[in-house]
Amino acid sequence: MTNFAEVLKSHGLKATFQRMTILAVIEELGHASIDEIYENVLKTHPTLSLATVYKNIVTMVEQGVLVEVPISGRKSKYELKKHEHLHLICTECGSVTDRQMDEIISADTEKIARDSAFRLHGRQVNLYGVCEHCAQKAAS
Amino acid sequence: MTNFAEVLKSHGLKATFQRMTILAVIEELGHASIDEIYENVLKTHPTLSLATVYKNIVTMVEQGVLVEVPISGRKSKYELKKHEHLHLICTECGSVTDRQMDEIISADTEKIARDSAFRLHGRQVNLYGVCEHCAQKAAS
DNA sequence: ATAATTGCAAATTTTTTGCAGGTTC
DNA sequence: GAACCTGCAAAAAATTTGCAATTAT
Repeated sequence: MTNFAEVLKSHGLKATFQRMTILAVIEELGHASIDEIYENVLKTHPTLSLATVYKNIVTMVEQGVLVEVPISGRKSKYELKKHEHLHLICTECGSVTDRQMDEIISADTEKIARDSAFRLHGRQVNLYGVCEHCAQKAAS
Repeated sequence: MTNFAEVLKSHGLKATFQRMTILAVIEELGHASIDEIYENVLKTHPTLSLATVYKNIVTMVEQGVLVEVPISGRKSKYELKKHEHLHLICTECGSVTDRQMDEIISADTEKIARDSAFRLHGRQVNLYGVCEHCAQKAAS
C-alpha cells in the first residue's frame, strides 16, 4: 500500500482526502475509468463530487502521478504511474492486466524510432483479446 | 486510391456518397479525428451533417472498414483498416505516422499472450515522442 | 496567512437518437 | 420496392468552468 500523501507532495500537490481516496481506488482496481473511480470513491466518501474526480484526474495526469490508458471502443482508464509495462485488454469484460515489457520490445521500438529521427518519450503496447476467465465462460 | 464502393459493399454497407467522402478524407489524412473528418468533408460536401459522420464512423468501425486509434491526452483518430503496423505519435503536433510492425514484436507479444492464456486478437503499439518536424521547429 | 482545493450549479462540448424524406441495390 | 441511409433537431451523456466556502501547509 503506497504512501499517497508523499507521492502527491513530491509532485507539488496537496494531499487532500479526496485525492488519497481516488488514488486508493485506482490502486485497488489497478485500472479504472472515471465512472469506476467515482462509483468506488463514493463508498468511502459519499460527498466527493464528480467534478472533483475530473479535476483531480486532469491534474494528477499532468503532474505524472497517474497515466491515462486509452482503449479502443471504451472509455480511457487510469493507472498509477509505475515502471513500464504492457497491457492485456479483454474485449469481452474490459479488464486490463499488466505484463512486463521486455528488453526485446524496448530495443526494437527504440530502433524504429531512431530510424525515423523520432524522439521517443514513451511507449504504449496494448494487446487486445479474450482473457482466460472470459474464454472459460464462453466455452461452457 | 482505393475503390471505396467495393470496400463498403464487401462489408455489407451501401456505398453512399457520404461514406465515400468520409473514407476519401481519412485516406488523404492518413489518420483523423471526428472533427478533422467533419471539417474536411465539408469542403466537398457542405451539407453532410455531423450526425452522419458519427453514425458512419460507428458502423464502419463495427464492420471493420475503419480502425479506431485511441491516443493519450487527445481524441481518438480513425484510419482505414490495413495491414498491421505501429504508430509514431507526436505529442507536439498530434501527427500520427505508420511504421512497419516487425516480426520481433509480433513473436514476442504472441509469446506474452500465450503465457497468460490470453487469446490475442489484435495489437496496438504506439510510440509517443516528438517528430522530426517538431524537433526542428523547437531547435530554432 | 495564503494559496490551493472542494462542491455545487451552470455552461459547454461531445455523442446519440428519433423520425420523415431520400437513396441504394 | 424494400431496406437502408441521411439530415435535422432534440436529447442525452461527458467534461469543463466560475465562484464562494473550506482546507492543507
